[in-house]
Amino acid sequence: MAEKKLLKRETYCGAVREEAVGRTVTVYGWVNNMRELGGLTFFDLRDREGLLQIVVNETFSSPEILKSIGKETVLAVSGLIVKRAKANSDLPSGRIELIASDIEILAASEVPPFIPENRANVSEELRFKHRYIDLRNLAMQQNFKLRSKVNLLSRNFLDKEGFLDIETPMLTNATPEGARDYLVPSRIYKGKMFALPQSPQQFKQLLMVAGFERYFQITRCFRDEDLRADRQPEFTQIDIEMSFAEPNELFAIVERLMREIFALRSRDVALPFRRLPYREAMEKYGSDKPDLRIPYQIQDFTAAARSWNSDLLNAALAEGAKVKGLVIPDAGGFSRKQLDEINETGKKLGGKGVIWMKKGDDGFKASLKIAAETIAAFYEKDRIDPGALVLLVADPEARALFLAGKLREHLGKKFQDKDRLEFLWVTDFPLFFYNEEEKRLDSNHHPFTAPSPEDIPLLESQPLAVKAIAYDLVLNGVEVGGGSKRIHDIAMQKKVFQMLNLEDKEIEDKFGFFLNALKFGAPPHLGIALGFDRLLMLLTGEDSIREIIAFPKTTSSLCLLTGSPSSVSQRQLDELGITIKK
RNA sequence: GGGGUCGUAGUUCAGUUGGUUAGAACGCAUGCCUGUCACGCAUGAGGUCGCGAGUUCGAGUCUCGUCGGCCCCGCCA
Repeated sequence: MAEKKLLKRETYCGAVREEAVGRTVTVYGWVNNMRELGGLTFFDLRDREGLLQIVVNETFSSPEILKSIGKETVLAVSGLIVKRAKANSDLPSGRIELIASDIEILAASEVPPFIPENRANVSEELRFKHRYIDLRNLAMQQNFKLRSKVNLLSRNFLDKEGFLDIETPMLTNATPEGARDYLVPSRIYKGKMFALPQSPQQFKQLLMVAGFERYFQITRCFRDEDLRADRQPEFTQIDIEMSFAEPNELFAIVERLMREIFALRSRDVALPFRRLPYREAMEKYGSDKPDLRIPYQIQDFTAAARSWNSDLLNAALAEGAKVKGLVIPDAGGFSRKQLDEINETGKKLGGKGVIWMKKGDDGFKASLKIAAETIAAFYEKDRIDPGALVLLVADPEARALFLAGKLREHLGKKFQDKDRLEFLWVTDFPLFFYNEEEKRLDSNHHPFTAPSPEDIPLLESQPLAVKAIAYDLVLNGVEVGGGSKRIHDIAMQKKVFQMLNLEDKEIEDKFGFFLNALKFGAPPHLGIALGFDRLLMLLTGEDSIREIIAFPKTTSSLCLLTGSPSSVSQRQLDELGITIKK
């Protein structure tokens, strides 16, 4: 093919404004939409900065070229910028247009399966298969421009705060605790495996032992677990660790970082963030990541329920159930169908059922046999607005709080204003929880988390009562970060490993190097990991993390674009000494 | 691992109780059209009803299985 001399690009389509009127410019871009009116043709040329209307009229020398131009054709166009007779207010460049004098086709395009403009009306499946087209959408381009800016801003911010960006290995060891690992077989040592990091946890602690004092990394982490709207098997964290500091200092740094990040979208972030101990979060919201935009909390109606004379409730109470409730403003008018649906939701989550109370046209009533006067008296005494709906669950405390919390979120969706930012530190997590399946203690955060000093005496006697110096950062009901003060004392670290029922040999094998490091002057240190993708999701107002990841996986961990994961050749398997079980 | 929901033209969808030739809109092709910006008008092409089995005289429709998208529970230190 004969190489034609390229027209030289001078500006972005989306950047041309009225100042350019009278000048001849050259732009490159994709054909967004064509409108042919016989002897006169309009099309919008699109590049990453936006659209510019191109006019091809009778002055254009070779109109036959239009025959080969369609949606998504890549063009170089040069011509005179003129003011439009009638402006298009929908377009930032709508007051001007380009009268084409020269058009060069840089790349043809088959008829695309969808057009970028239309992403909202196309299935996610199709968008994934042709992600390169989907990403041409200007809103997507905005998302990734913002992602780039947040990345850079975070680096600059942390640099100014004295943090050093240090890379850590991607090929490391599998860990006995935590999520499933992605394994990478070693060719040289057949049968042995690397694992991709679930987080750089141990390395960043070693960097503290190494004396760097302040470390950060914006890095990929891998966890082989099932997906959600806000979870991908590989995701990016802003990983931070610092020595000789207390949580308050770290909180202040993270809070200022958040303020700067959200300022990129002109959103004010009020400092400092609220703090809520874990126990209180569970009691009031039934969640360790409550969405504070929802204007009601969980209330305890156990005492009140004793006087309601309900056989069903009395039986539950006799077995030690707690009655937890939600008072939902202005929901008294919910239909029977809606209430049934709420009940179904509760049952699907493992509850016995959801009891409701409300004031109908013919007085107070409930889904249980409770006298109208009794309900009226309850509304009166607890100063519940008669227009409010009361929902109740009667279950063992932990389950009741869980159910009430889920119902609170379920019914609170309409309050989830994306323009409101409710940041929250959840603190004082328990150090351990009891793993029913394994019949042993598990770390709540991870095994390197330091216990609260005042609870250390309880380690042996009441391990489940021991609080950790651990904290989560929550924004609008999404966990956007989590961290802790770390154990830097070898005796304590050994103790915690033992309490987790790890065998001495396993401790030595998996964590020997780490315990060794603690022998040689490990400074007190703490850190946090911020979910970069989730932050971007909230910052852009998207409902899924997939909208801010260029090449995401589906909910079943497939990449529809590349078809990964995929089979490998027998030769590759042989080299690794791997046999696939059928 | 479990629950829910969806899968029909390139795309988004409709398709009655199982019944003759599976429709619409957009897109696409061709023609007309000099101020459109969701251009308009006319004509036309375009279907493995996700895949496989079963029930039936007959399946887009019913049953079972399977694959895939999305949401949720478990899981995610």
